[in-house]
Amino acid sequence: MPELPEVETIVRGLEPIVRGRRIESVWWSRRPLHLLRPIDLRGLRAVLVGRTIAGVRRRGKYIILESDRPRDEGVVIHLGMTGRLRVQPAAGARAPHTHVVFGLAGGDELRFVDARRFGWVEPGRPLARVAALADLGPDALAGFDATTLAAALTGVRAPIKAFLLDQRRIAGLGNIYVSEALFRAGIHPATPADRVRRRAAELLEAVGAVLAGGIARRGTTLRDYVDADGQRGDNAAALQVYGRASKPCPSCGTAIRRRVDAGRATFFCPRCQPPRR
DNA sequence: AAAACACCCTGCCTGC
DNA sequence: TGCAGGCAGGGTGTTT
Repeated sequence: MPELPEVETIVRGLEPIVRGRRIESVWWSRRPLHLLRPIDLRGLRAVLVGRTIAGVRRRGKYIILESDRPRDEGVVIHLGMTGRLRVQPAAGARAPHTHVVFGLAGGDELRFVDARRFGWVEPGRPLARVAALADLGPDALAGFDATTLAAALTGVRAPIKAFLLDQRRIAGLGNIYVSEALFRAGIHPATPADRVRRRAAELLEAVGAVLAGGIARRGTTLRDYVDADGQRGDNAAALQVYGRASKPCPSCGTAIRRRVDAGRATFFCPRCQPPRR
């Protein structure tokens, strides 16, 4: 579910609530989040219990809770498709599919809820050793300029859509914002990445614009996403092509098309995004 | 090297 | 109203 704008919105909402709070306990469900790889749940206790949250950061689609001592330790969280992260009073009932709970001093709980259990939590001792973070490419929001993006595109024959979704190449974009960025840049999703090299500046502008718009509207809620306060995002109404198959292109009126690449839906305007080989 | 595909889950929507 | 089938924004691992 959550891509960079959703994760950024959650981090901004979470940071003022949990910064400076001491973690007193860590609890996990009997069916924890270990679908993709085993999670070192006991390590979570070691790295957080008795410590204070020094800050909350985002890297790509990952959320990082930083411990106060030592500063380079903490917990890395990925929300998968349906993950939610919220702070709620410990006295209140836990939602179904609550899998990890951090008990905060003062009676609140930071709760990780994830129906599909595609999410992921890992202690970082230190954070630099967490492979998922180490493998990430530059951040989609601030990690590139036109020159470095052009260099990254050079020689890559994979479709530009696959390039933008590959977190090792550029971190933070998911299926929704990739469709939106390619539409804004006027680039057909099947175009080989290398062929977009000379349009790197336009592509970068488009990526930045759709991400900034998503953040300004506090994320895209199609179904599951809510921010740290439990509020839906407003960006769904601003989507130009995603989920709008057969509806008119907002720019030229041509029917938006849906195609499937590598098992994922892509939406584009065949006129504004003509194929190029 | 890279593309295609199956897979990990649950919930919701559609159509019969 | 019930049920089967399709679909979902992510990431990984295997096969071609």
